[in-house]
Order: sequence, then structure tokens, then C-alpha cells
Amino acid sequence: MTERTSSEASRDIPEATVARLPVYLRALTGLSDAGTATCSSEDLATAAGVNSAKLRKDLSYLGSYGTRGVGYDVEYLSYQIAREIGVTQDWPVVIVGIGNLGHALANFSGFRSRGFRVVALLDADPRRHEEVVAGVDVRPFSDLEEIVHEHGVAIGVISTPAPAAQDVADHMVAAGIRSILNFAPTVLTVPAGVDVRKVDLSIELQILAYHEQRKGHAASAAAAVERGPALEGRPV
Amino acid sequence: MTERTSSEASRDIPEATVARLPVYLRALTGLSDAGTATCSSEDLATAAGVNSAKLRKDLSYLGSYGTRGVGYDVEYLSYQIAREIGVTQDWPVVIVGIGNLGHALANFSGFRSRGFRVVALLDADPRRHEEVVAGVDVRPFSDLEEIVHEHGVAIGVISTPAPAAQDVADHMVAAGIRSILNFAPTVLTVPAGVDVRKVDLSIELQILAYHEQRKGHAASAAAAVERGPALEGRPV
DNA sequence: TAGATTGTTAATCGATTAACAATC
DNA sequence: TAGATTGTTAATCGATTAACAATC
Repeated sequence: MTERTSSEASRDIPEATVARLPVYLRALTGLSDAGTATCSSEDLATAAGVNSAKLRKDLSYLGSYGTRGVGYDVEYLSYQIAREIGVTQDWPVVIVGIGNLGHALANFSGFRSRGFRVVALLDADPRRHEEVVAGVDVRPFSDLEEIVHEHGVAIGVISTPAPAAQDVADHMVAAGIRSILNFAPTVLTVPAGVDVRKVDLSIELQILAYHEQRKGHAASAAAAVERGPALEGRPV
Repeated sequence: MTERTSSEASRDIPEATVARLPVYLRALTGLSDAGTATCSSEDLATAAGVNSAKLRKDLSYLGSYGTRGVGYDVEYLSYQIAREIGVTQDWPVVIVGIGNLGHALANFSGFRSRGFRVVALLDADPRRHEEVVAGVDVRPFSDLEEIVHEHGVAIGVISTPAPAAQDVADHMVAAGIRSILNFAPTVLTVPAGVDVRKVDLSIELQILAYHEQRKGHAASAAAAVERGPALEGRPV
């Protein structure tokens, strides 16, 4: 299962590097679209918004795909990163919870463009089963296992309200899904071997608020903060 | 500007800790809703999905809000964390780009529940200016500066297509916004002192795909991966 | 007091960065 | 060859974790 064909240098890529590879891939796609055939680590780092030392260190985990004194061939490096991430293959995805956010996700073109194919939209509410969203029928949640097996779904997206999310995750795991992207604002408990990534709008805003508070944002609010213990803290 | 009232231990909280404080706050809200008055670091850590050593270390940056041998008072700790993050005050937010995702964000109740108030929805497309979303009028993008000043907006959310995002960010910065939450799949360039946080669905999926590929997900796809160089890589 | 649990220390681990030898 | 740029080393920095003294 963990065996790879020989000559592969790519073992044990640090998590922080893995998280940046898709950023590099997107930057390379941008360079390619602009007609750039070759780029230096400095060029690519700028496009990706990191420094070039970090970029070169990251790429070194994949192998040696550059040429000293020259740089990187954009198409070749793109392909190597895409292969490393796994987006040269096709990934069937199922989305559960077709409310406002589920609609947005189903219509999101970024899914399709990187090898992710939405094969089913599921919702527990029968009133939604009439709908067709982004050309895909909304089906009952109870069809999950059948769909997972039929399409070989490995990745599930949860966009239900928080109270439903754990139950949805349990069913996904039971059906064989081992990678979950969770948009519901709740902590999911899953067995070892199942990956969960979480996108949480409210948490992102709170992190921004923390830094904003420390910056002293608008003059009026800063004044309110500095005015004292501020047990209520509502700015004017 | 960076002055605080005395007795505040809260200086230089590590970034990793800051990112977890909102998670603790949510877990505490859950405990409170369940009628729990006191909890141990072990209880709270479980609810938040972290280990208790990390939780205690994190909380130690805020001060000493627990009682040895007893644990933490849920309401008291909630308040202290909320104050530290800054969500005891009210944060006016503007959302730019009212497509599918913008609609979902405008309707997202998690915004309101944590002190974030959507004061305006902006879109460059005049055909959207008739709309009322979540009880808020959609207004022209050119109204941005006026709205920012009128409401003291410190946080801007970008949910436009990628090509528009940098221009939106530039205008936000010019209007005085110093914290941006970016949903557009593009790297934003902003002056020092402006915080950008990025939520990128496609990148999250690619990170999951990387790990899924290494796990050997469905038997058929795993077979395709192991079959050899797989220059095309499309699984059966 | 005895049991429980915090807050802190110190060791470990992982990520970042600058510098530069290797080499095109 | 001379100039440019990679890939790697080593130093630094920050985050995690286990263990336990402090103390309720």
C-alpha cells in the first residue's frame, strides 16, 4: 500500500510543505498562462507569495527538477508537483448538505478545474430532492453508501449545519470515505486513518479580530479599547 | 496604540495559540449550553479536539484563570478568552462580491453570533444592485470608502472571482481596512500592517488528495497508482 | 490531610531562513 | 570561462509534549 515505484525521492514530505504545493501549482499555472516557459525560484516564490529559500527547500523534497544557473521549466515542474499532490488523477467527491454554502460549493469551478469531480449532492431534507444544482441532482442522504461504492468516492465534503455534521461524518466513514473537508463549525471525531480538514469562517474572522484589536483599528474603537477594563466593550 | 491597562499578562501570544482560542471559546459555549459550570483542562481539551497539555499551555499565555485541584469556571474562562480575542466588542464587516459564495457568507449565522455585523454587501455588477440579501441591500462597489468610514469597518471579506480580488483588496486598503479575509483563489499583495487570511477550497481538497493518494484509497485507484510511472494517471 | 488539577519547566520536534558550495 | 541559480547545510526559531512541583 505504501510501496512506490523505485527512483521516487518523495517520501515524508513535511506537512507545511504539502500545504504549499497547491499554491506553487497555481502560481505555475498563472506563469504558464502568461506564456512563461522558464522561471527562477525567485520568480515563482514571488508569484506564490513566499520567500525563495522556502520555495527551494520545499521543492527539494520532491526531487531535483530545476537546472542550476537556469531555473525551472514551468510545464515540467507543474506536472511533477501535480503528480506529487495526486491531481493528475480524477477525484470523485460527494457534497452533503445543500443549503446556501452547499450551493456555492457545488457551483464552485475550482473543484472541477483541479481534478475534483462532484459526483453527488446529498441532503436529508426531502424538499431539496427535487432540485438540480450545477447540473447534478440532489439525492437523499440515505443514498450515500451506494454512491460512494458506485463512484469510488474517497473525499466527502460536509456543508450541513453543525448539529448534523458528526452523524454525516460517521456515515461517510462507514461508507469507506477516509478524507473529509468539514465546513460545519464543529469538532468531528473520526477513527485513526481518516483525515479531516476544517474550514471555519467564524474562526478566521476571530483571528483577524484578535490582530485588529492589537493594532488599534479605527480611531474610535481603539479609544474604546484603551478607555479601561471595558467590561461591556461595545465601541461607540 | 499598543498600550494596555496594567495587570494584563497578555502580550505576545504565539500565532498557533491565537488560532486555537476561538476553538476553545466555541467548546466552552457548548459546555455552557449543556449546563456545565466547571470543567477540567481534560474536559475542555476533549471538547476542543486537542490534548490537555497544549490547552493548558495555551491558556497560560492569557493568565491564570483556573483553580488547581478544581478546574475552570466555564463562564469566567469564556469571558476572558472572548475579551482576549476581541469579540466582546462589535466588529462591522463588509462583504465584496455577492455571487454564490457571497450569498452564503451573507446568510451565515456564525458571523452574527460572534460579534461580527455585516454592514454592507457590495458588488461591481449593477444587475445585483436591486437585490436584498439576508436583509441587507447590495450596493455598488464604488460606495466602499463611504461605507467604511460611516461604519468604522475594520474587516473586509472578498468573495469575488480571482481576477477581481487584488483590485478589491487595493480599494479596501485605500479605504482604511487593515484585515482582509480572502476567499478568492489568488495571492493578494498588501502593504505591511495589513493582515490577510485566506480560505481556499481548492487547496484544502488538494491537501486531502495528497494524503489520500498516499493512503491508497479505493482499491482500484491504488492499483492505478502502483501500476507504474502513470504518465496519464487516470484511474479506471 | 489526601486527592485532584493547574501552571510551568524542559526536552523534543518540526519549520524557517540565510548562506554557500555545487554546477549549469 | 564568468555569471547565474539551484539544492543543501546548519543555525535559528517556534510549537508540541510529557512530566511534575505548586497549590487548591
